[in-house]
Amino acid sequence: MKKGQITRDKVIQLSMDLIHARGVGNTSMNDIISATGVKKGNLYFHFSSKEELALEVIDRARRQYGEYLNSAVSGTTSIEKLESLIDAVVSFHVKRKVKGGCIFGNTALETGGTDSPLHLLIRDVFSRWAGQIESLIQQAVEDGAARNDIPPDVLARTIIALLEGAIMLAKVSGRKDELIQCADAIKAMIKNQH
Amino acid sequence: MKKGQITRDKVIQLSMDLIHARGVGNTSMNDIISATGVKKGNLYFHFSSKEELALEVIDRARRQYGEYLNSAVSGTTSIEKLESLIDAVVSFHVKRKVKGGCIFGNTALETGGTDSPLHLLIRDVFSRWAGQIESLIQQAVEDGAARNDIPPDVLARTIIALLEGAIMLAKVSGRKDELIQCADAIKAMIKNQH
DNA sequence: AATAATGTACCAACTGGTCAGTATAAATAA
DNA sequence: TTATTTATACTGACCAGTTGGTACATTATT
Repeated sequence: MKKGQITRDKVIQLSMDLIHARGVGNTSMNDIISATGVKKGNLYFHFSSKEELALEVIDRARRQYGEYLNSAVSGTTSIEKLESLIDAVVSFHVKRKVKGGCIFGNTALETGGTDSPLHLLIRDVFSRWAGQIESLIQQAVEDGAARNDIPPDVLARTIIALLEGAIMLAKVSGRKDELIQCADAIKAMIKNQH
Repeated sequence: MKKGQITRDKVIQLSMDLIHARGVGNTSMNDIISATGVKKGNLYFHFSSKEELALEVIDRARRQYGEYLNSAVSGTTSIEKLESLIDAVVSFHVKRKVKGGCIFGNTALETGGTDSPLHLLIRDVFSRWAGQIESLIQQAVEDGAARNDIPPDVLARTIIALLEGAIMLAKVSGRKDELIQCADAIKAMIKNQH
């Protein structure tokens, strides 16, 4: 790996931690310079603007998070896969002691109603995620394991909304069990109880 | 009402709109000066710091939101009250075209894991809200109308998490029906289906 | 030698906040 | 009824520090 690539890499990875913990707006370029040791001129050699850096950070976070979730999904039945996916999300945030919350949810609220590239990227993250969960639910409904009184796409977004909201509540209170309990609740609620 | 009180009032109310739409961190004192016409010196005559102003804004938002919800709750049975409460939250955000999201949720993520007065206030908002919903659920469980396989306090937080998450998703996509659908889903899920 | 990478110094615009001074209006004294 | 004090309300210039970003010289790598 070339020297420049190593620098780029380091900047993106360390910036991810900062942005995850404090948000894009509250992370200054000087913060990133302090954290990485990469000087300002060099930073702007590798990234043309703060926005471009943020974009690359979120993009890498998406890739890493996606790979993590894919590797964490286990089980044979669709409902097992669904539950292991939920568990993977929970344990990801529990491991981080619930600090920082969800980097995508944070950025979503930060970029708000704007039509910035960053917001479009975030929108894409959530819509892809919803699609993946929806197809899992569809299978679970066919298996008779998931409730069928709610359309799969709505149920998928409901699960995501619940997880994002629970991550937020746990961050606010500092209590990881609030996330765990909410996750258990949604697992119980999506099941078909004949 | 005295002249100074009118100014104070105007500043708080207009700042609430700005903070709701863009967050505390992305709203500068100069933004508030532009929006209100109140000059900088005068602004700092009425509010000792930006934090104090933000604190008063969130406090008023809490009061106004609380009064709105209280007046919106209707119905005789506890489950009817619970559903009308959820509907009130939904219609509040639908009326605002889902822009801005929830001012409390936004500020919650912004103030993050800090122990700033603002964060403590936000924590209080959510814990009060959870308490109110919990007692409604408790009654609904006694009436046999709500599911009893999930503890009332957990179910209460689950509802709040779902609503906050759904508000966020709707804000991200710009589609109010995503909020409406998620709200309908949670209404169906909390019911006892014998 | 040429290109890729890095370091240093700098900039204008903006941040939250302060300050000395000025109106305005209400209470008090003549 | 005036004149005088006093508290409230307001103004605009200014502060130090930070923001994202640029210009340009220097050093490694190929």
